[in-house]
Amino acid sequence: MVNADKPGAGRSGRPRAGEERLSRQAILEAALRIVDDEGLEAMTMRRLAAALGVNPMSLYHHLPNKAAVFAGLAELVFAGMDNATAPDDDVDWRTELTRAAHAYRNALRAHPNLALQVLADTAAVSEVVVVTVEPFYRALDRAGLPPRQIFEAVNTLIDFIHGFTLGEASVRADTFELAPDLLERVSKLQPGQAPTLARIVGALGADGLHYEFDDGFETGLSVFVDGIATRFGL
Amino acid sequence: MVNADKPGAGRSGRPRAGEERLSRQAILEAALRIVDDEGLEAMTMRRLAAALGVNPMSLYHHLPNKAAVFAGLAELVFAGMDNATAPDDDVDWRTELTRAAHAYRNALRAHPNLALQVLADTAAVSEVVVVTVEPFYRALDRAGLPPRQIFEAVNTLIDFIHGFTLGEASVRADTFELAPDLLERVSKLQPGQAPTLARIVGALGADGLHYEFDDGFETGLSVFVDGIATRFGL
DNA sequence: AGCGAAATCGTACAGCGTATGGATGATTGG
DNA sequence: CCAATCATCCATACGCTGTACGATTTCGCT
Repeated sequence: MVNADKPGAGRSGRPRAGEERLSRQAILEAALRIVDDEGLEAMTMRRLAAALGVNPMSLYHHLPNKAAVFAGLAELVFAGMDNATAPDDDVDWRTELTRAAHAYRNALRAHPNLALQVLADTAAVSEVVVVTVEPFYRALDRAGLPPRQIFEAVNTLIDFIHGFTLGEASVRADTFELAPDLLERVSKLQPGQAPTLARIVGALGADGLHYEFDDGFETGLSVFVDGIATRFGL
Repeated sequence: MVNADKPGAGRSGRPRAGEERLSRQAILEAALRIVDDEGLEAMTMRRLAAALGVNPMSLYHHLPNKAAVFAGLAELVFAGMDNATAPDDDVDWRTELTRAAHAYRNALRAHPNLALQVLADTAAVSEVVVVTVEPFYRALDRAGLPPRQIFEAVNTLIDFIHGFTLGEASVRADTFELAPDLLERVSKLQPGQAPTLARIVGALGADGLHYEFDDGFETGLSVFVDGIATRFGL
């Protein structure tokens, strides 16, 4: 089998200089596109290779296995975080902490199909993540908290953000009607089973049953910020 | 091929009365055992069938597909929650809320290999989960919070527990040495990249770098409770 | 006795991740 | 300038997965 020399065509062997079709970066970008457009399950090595016009096995020269692809995507997600806001010594720590929390959440939301995977991997992920928490540390340091308490407070806040994002990602909408979901389930219970819940949900039914994730995040965030202030005497 | 009539043997066709080897319940219990003993990835339909001494396809008469198996397992996890503590009108809301939070966390921790899967599914899960949150509602109702705020507070707390459990489950240990993990990563950064973080982690290094998940949970929970109290004037 | 439904099994298919090895051009050392 | 090595890509193939389809056996009912 010899040369059929269309310049970029599917020839075997090492490509000519300047014709490389693959690179870690290019692969990860294609993978991200697939995940965003078609979901996590669509991201197979074969599908990814096809998107790049390449044989599946070629991918393994740039990434050791599929898990590494997802790890790379997790990095992309955190790298896409908006840390552009110049550290500003004039704003108070609450504002700064709130801003950091929003930036973190937004990074995770930018690729909803990926959020779950990223969260599952987070503990195992690279240096990018570490940099990511700097603003949280900065805000609480400027508030005057001692190191150990900063550490604990940041962990707590980030755990909340993770959990919130998890719920948000598995519902997949900005908004969420409680009526069909929660209310219907509650009404299916035997009467004595969850009386408080039933009563509270009933009372909620009187107002709106509408739930907005943005509002929920704001509320949760405020609770934790207030908690940090109270508990650590700020 | 005709009868080789060992009573429970691998004969084809419908089993004789009282010889049924399968049931939704039995399948789920076997699946849970596999997940606990060998991990999530080991739980394949073939492996599950083998554990029950049955042909893989037989499972599909009791459960529509593999996802349904995991959904069933999620129910088992929540059903295993310790709600035995009789509602006690004498303890204050903080105590009751704390107890509920621990019970919830413990249910998730009882099957660590499953935690991640359960968290991912939570939104889609059945009535069992709804009952599960009753103690949270009860505690905050007794604290005198209005419905809407109870709703938001419970969501926030549960999000925190989910996020915390997620981190805990992906580390897989009661304890967690920050030195090799966090410290090493921080030390790999370019000097200017995360100065506060570097300084705080350095200061932490002076004391112990030990992190205990139980303590972390306690702290986070306290922060939340203080936040509720402050924010809603309890 | 006969019949439909229920429970099980056997076979088979498409798709997955990836191990292995071969082709080809780039790069480098003599 | 040539030989050797290396980087990059491709073809084939293996063992595994979830599950569709259809046959087989027995139950429960009429």
